[in-house]
Amino acid sequence: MAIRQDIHNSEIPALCRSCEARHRGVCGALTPEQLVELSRHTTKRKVEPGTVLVSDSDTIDSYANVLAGVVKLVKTLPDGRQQIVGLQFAPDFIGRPFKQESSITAEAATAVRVCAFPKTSLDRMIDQAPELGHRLHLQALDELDEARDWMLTLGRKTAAERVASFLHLIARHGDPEAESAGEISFDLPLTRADIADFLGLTIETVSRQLTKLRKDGLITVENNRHITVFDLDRLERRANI
Amino acid sequence: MAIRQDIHNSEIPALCRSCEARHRGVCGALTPEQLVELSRHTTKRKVEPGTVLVSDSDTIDSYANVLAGVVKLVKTLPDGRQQIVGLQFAPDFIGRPFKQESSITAEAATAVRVCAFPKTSLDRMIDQAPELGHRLHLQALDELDEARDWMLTLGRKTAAERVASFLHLIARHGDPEAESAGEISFDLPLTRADIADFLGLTIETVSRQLTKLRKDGLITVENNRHITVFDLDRLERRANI
DNA sequence: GTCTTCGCTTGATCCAGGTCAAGGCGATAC
DNA sequence: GTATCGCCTTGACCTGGATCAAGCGAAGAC
Repeated sequence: MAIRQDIHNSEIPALCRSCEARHRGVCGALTPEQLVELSRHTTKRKVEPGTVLVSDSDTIDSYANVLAGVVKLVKTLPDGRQQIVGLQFAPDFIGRPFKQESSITAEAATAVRVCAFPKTSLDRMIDQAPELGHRLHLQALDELDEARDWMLTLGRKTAAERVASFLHLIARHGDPEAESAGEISFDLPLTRADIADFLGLTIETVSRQLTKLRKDGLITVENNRHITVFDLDRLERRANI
Repeated sequence: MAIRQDIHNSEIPALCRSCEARHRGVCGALTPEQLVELSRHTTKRKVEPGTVLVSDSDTIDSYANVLAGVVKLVKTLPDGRQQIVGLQFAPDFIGRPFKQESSITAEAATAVRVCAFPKTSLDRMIDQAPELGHRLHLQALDELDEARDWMLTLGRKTAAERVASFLHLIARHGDPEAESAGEISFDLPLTRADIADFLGLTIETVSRQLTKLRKDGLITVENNRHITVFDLDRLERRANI
């Protein structure tokens, strides 16, 4: 009991409180007792960009929560062509409940902190805590909406619209460093190659479209990573949102 | 009680048994009592192709199950460009739980029979029947997988691969009329314009690719609608599945 | 019968974005 | 210092699929 109390008051709840603060975390749906139970099997990891968290060839035996950084969900054709089918920001949940395998690879796009736990523990808890299942259901529905939004982008938008849509997405989901009166700054969490794979374009086209936005005075780019958008409304109009 | 029994034994259960038979139906997750309760508010409709079942501009106040036919989920840009982001076959569930509005229009692609019921009734039942919530969760996850598969198609496949992927999809999900030793026949549930909107192409390109498959001896087309695929494996190879 | 409409195909031409190639620039290695 | 590497940009050229245009055939309308 002393030990449980110890765990409860020290490491895990702090970690999980950060999930709870936002909408998509798993931990917020659990009772303190369940948190302690889960904490026994929880590992908090910090990984480098490029680290594969879940491979499409493996069977899935663990779930994770993103605590910081960005994770990309990638699908690959036999000949190597790739498509990023989703970006997971903190505190998103990573995993495919109710299935042993997934055809998706989850890979750290930036430096990432994750909180991982075995599939079996959480699957057991879903039965015990309806609120938890409900939260996962809500995230699945949110992700479905996002995926379908992006299908419209991939199927029908021009390169210029896609790049503007991407910047708009990051401006909304990433951590803004500065924001005032429609002006907003942020760091791109993806390389040009990743952006291309997300937008169904080539790196050259992405680069050219960013240059165009720069020359048209909508954005500035520093060190290839740091973006300032001067007028979000104008960007939205370019994105055709 | 006599009336309830009456309803229970006549119209509704027969209707719902057809849902129950497959995996995605809502009704199979309900107790007989709940079925009767739901049946009070249920309307079974038969609609023409082109009928809008859910409009993206309205607030959603009803759910539906597809009993027969195909429903297309469409997203539209302000300038009229369209993308079909999903196809619903019997006994799929149509609706967006836990949200008042959706940015998607659901429209009958073929003649369709649906079983519609008010959102409020079902939302109440989700709380009472965990099995029902679970089923809806499973369908959401399935649809998410499908949407992400299609994102790969839209972002990275060529026109030839897209058309082959589409035929492969219909061969799997549609009702096959004949099937033996890799040969399979079916009716296309979509017009060329719909196929184009599903694949992110133009009708001309779809037409040309179908002609190419025909000339290459992989398929025959009768009356623009009826397709016979001679060798599903060869089609899969063209689709790069 | 003719006329119109709708869904589809086919051909000719165009262009957005892909491909190929060269070079810039900052970071790390030696 | 210089060399190498990774990431990005820019230019020149090419091509897959879009666009424009014509026509076909089946299904009503009259």
